[in-house]
Amino acid sequence: MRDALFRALADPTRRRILELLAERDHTAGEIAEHFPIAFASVSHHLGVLKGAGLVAAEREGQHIRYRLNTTVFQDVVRYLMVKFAGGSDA
Amino acid sequence: MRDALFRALADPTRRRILELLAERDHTAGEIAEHFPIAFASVSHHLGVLKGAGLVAAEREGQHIRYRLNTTVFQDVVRYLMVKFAGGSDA
DNA sequence: ACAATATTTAGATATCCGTCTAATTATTTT
DNA sequence: AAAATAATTAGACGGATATCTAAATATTGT
Repeated sequence: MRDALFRALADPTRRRILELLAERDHTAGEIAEHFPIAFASVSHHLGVLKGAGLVAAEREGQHIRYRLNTTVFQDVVRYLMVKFAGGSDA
Repeated sequence: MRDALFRALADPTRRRILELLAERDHTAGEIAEHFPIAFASVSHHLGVLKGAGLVAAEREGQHIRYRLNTTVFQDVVRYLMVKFAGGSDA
């Protein structure tokens, strides 16, 4: 569970996707346009991110809209802070 | 740089090593005793963690002592907070 | 119902990565 | 100096993973 999370964060393309989604929601196609790789490859990355719980997808007519799941980020931050920064905050 | 960082965090054995070092400093041998894998494999993991700046090593006679570099964790936390949790704290 | 558009899934391939054993380097002890 | 201990480095191997093209699925428009 935490494993899928950190593995998902390990790829730079996926982190870039997350940064895009942090600005605003995007459809799969919109996201793919930002990268020089094949559409199918981006779709794969989106699947990984979804599997890790970092993003959520919702069909919207012909498109599929992706949005960030900020809750999971808070979990990661909490884990890092508590375990390694020696803090109990956040 | 950030890439090496997240890649280093992606492996569960390495995260466990970091948790050990969060408790207290350890020598390479002490760390290795906690894992069922070969000594050389642990050494490899320590190299990855060091390459990512997450730990620092210092020779101490026959042993090599590893310690956590908490500064880098703060950087990770800050990145995650600022980019994805929408906060400017920490 | 058919064609067009959006996205995912399947299958293949090349590279990366974690692990192993064996060999090497560094330090201490006798 | 040689033997013992601690740790890393080298090289090999298998499994995971990022990418591709092609095919499949879902929705909309004509």
